[in-house]
Amino acid sequence: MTNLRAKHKQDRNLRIVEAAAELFRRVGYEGARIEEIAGMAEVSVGTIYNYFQNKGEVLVAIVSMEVHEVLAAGLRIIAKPPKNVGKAIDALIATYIEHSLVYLSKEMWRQAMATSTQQPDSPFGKAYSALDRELANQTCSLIMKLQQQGSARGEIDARSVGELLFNNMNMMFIEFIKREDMTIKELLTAIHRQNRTLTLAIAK
Amino acid sequence: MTNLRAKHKQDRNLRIVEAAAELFRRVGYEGARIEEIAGMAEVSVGTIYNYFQNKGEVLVAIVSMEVHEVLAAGLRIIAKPPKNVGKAIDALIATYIEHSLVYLSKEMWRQAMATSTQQPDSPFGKAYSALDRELANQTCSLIMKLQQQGSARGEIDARSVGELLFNNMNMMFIEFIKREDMTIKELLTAIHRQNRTLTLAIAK
DNA sequence: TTCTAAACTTGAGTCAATTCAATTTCGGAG
DNA sequence: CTCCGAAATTGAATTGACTCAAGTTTAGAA
Repeated sequence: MTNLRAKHKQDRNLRIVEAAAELFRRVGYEGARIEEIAGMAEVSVGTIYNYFQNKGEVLVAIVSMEVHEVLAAGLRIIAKPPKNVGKAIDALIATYIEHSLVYLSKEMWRQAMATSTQQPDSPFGKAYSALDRELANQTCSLIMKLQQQGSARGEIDARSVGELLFNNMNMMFIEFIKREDMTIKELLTAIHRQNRTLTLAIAK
Repeated sequence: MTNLRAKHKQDRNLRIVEAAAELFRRVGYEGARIEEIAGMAEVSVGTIYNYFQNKGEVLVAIVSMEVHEVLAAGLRIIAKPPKNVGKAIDALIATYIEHSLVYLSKEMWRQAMATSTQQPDSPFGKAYSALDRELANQTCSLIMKLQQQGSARGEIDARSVGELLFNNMNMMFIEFIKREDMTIKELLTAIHRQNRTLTLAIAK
């Protein structure tokens, strides 16, 4: 039995993340005590701090799993996007946003974003930024794909446009998670309206 | 001597904010102990918590002063914007961003943004959102002004375009404060590039 | 098999934000 | 001028995240 050590490590890591995910969902991020997470994961408090720099990082680890699913869903849209530029962009954005609340509550998103802003250089702060960059890249890829399909003008800079669309969506998503009463539908409608001028300008 | 109570209140509030501002600047947000802020302000720890819900809110109060200055500077640009659409937008954005680091360090911005995301419903969380909205409105106003001046197409939706431009800038600003090595110049160049397709589309 | 050092875990202790019951101060009615 | 209750202040006590010195486990060399 080689690498018993590595196996234990993986086990403990998983147990910590799962315990935290359940507690966060049940009592919220602030309500979850590290000591209780440790108890549920059958690990000591110190061990949690051996795996994660602080409480926020445990949450960002959960976010990271969620975003990976979002990225996978995004890939499927890009593989076969609607011909119409506006519809294609709407489809990608709707996919991102509808997937975003499957595992995470608005409160969890708020905490995760706050942590990644507060500590951009911590391991998970970096991981979070990397995920954001991947999502932005995916948005740029969609624009390029639309250019290849002949539905978007070839002369526009796909990267700039993709970043602009992604940043706007991201900022609107932040507003969305800050407002407990805002619905996904309202969010999507608002973003669609904001994008309209630009999508008309890049459509062929 | 009527309203001695109100006067004391105002005095203490000011002393707390000024003490905090100095300490934050000198030792950073994390390094500033509430007890020391209290000492400098000649107030007890409890009193600080009577005026502010928590440490983060003290910082957001400082940010709020800074943003009010930014808004005033923005007004001056809108009063007499460059004729060229691209130049006008660049000018407004440059004004915002160059003013943003006068009193606040990147670290202070990170903390303030984190707090306002974490606690959107606290008094200062709301104040922060309101300021953001005012800035967005100002950006929309610039677009409308450009339409009136005849430099931007009349048929575009100024509000949508303004929000899109502002949200992109805001998101880029967040990236900027997360990266200690990124310069204002780099930031402005990146935003300019992202805006180009849209500004070309709305220019007459 | 036995031993050693490196890697990992542990939980009592530290530290700093936040709370709250007791105390003080203020406005104005009598 | 005196006194009462509301409003504000106070700082010792509480709370909970985080640390670190001591103890335990594992890989693999002898």
